[in-house]
Amino acid sequence: MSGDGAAELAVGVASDRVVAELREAILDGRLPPGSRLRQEELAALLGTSRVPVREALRTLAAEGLVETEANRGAWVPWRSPAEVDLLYRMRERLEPLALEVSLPNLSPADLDRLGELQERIRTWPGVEAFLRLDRELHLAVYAGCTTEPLAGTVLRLWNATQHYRRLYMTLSGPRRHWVVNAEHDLLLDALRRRDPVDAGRLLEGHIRRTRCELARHPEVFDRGVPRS
Amino acid sequence: MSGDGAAELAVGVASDRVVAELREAILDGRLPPGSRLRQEELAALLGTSRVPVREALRTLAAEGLVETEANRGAWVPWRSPAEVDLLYRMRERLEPLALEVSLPNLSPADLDRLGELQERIRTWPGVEAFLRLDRELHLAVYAGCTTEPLAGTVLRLWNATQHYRRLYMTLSGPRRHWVVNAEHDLLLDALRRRDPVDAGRLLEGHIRRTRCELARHPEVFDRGVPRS
DNA sequence: TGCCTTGACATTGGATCCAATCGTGACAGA
DNA sequence: TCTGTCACGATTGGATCCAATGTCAAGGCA
Repeated sequence: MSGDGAAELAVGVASDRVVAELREAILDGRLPPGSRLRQEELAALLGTSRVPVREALRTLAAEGLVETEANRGAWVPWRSPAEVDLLYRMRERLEPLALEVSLPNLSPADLDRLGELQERIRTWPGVEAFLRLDRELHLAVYAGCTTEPLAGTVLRLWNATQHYRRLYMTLSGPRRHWVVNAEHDLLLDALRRRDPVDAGRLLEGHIRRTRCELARHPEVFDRGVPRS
Repeated sequence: MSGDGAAELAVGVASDRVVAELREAILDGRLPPGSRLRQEELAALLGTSRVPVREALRTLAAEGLVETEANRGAWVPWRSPAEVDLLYRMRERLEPLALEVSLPNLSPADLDRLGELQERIRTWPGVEAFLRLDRELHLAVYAGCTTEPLAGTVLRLWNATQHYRRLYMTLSGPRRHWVVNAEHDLLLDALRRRDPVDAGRLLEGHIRRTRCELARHPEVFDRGVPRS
C-alpha cells in the first residue's frame, strides 16, 4: 500500500513497476485525462528502456486506464458523462455482489477497521484525504472477495472514475458530507449485523445517489486547458 | 468475424494480430486451460519476433484470458467451479444492464437478425455450431451498447467461461435444448415488444439456469490429461 | 490568397542481441 | 536409497538498433 517514494531500488520486473507507477500517477491526478504518454519520456523518467514502457501501456490499455492507437501513441482518455454514468450503473450492480461474496470472509477485526476508517472520514478531512479514505473503506468491504474477475472489475470501475470523483468532490466540498456519513454508518451497521441483503441495498443506493448528484454537475466533464 | 485462415498477409500491427490469433485459439479450444504459451514458439508460429508476442501476452493477461508469472511464462488458466459460478453471477447482473442500454439502439432489422440466429439454433446444430450461434445471438443483443467498459466487460465474461460452456454442452448434448429454445423465444419476444424489464428478467433467468445446471456437473472442471 | 505537395523531424513498432532467472537432471555424500 | 548441490539448457526480461508511420511546417502552384 505504501512504498510510495523513491522506488529507484528497481525491485521486481520493470514492466510491472512501470504499470504501478503510471497507474498511481493517473489515479492521483498527476496525469489527468488528455495527458499524452510518450514512451521515451516515460522510459527516461522511470529509468528503463522503452520496451517495459510499451508493455505497461498495453496492460493499462487493457485495463482501460489509457487509450492507445497504432503508430499514434497513448494518452489518458477523457470520459463522457454518459460513459461515467454507465460505469456507476455497473458499480451499482457489481459491488453488492462483491459485498455478498466478501462479507462471510470478513473478520470482526476487519469490520473494526472499517469503523476506524469511517471515523477518520466523519470530520471532513479535505478532498485528497477523503478520496483516499473513501476508496480504502469501500475496497476494504470487498477485501473478502478474492476472486480475481469480480475484484478486478470492481477495482477497474473505481479507477476509471477516480478523476471525476476528485473533480466532483473538489467543487462540491463538504457541503453534503453528512449524507456520506449517514450512508456509511448504515452500511457498516448492516455489515456488523452480517446482513448482505440490507448492506447490498444500502450500497447500491449509496452509489446511485452519487451517480445522480454527479449527473447534475456536467461541468465536471468540461475539458479544461489541454495539458502537454 | 471471418478472416480465419492464412492471415499471412501481415496487415495491421503485429501485436494486435497476435492478440487476435491467440484469443481465437483459446476461445475455439485449440489452446485449452493448462496450455503453456512459449514466446519463441508463438513468435515462430505467427511469423514475428518475440516482442509483439510479449505485448500480446500482457494484453491477454489483463483481459484474464492468460495468466503470467515473472520469469516463469504464460499459460491458459484453469478456473475453479467457484470462479466460474461467480463469473456467471456477474453476467446475471451486467447483461440485463447491457440489454437495457442496447435495446433502444437496436433496429427492427437487428431484431430480425436475432430471429434468424435463433431459427438456426432451434434444431440442435451440434456443439460447435451451437456455441458459435449462441454467442453471436447474445452478443448481438448487446450490439447497441457501444460503451466500451460495459460491452468489454460482458465480452470478457463470455470469453472467460467459453471453455467450460463447451465442455458442458459436449456432455449434456441436445437433451435439454428445448429449454434454451423456449428461453430464447421469450427473450426475443420481449425485445420485439421493446420491454427491457421483461427481457432483462428473462435474460437473468436464462443465465442463472445455466449457472445452476453447470454447478451440477463438477466433472466439467476435472483437469484431464495435461497438454503440452 | 488558398490549397496541395513534400520533406524533415518526432514518435512508435519490430528485430536482434545480451542478461537474468528458472527448471531439471546428474552427481556426490550421508 | 535418499537428499542436497551444482551446472547446464531452456526460457523470459531488457536494451539497443533499425524500419515504418505520423505530424507539421515550409514552399510551390493554381
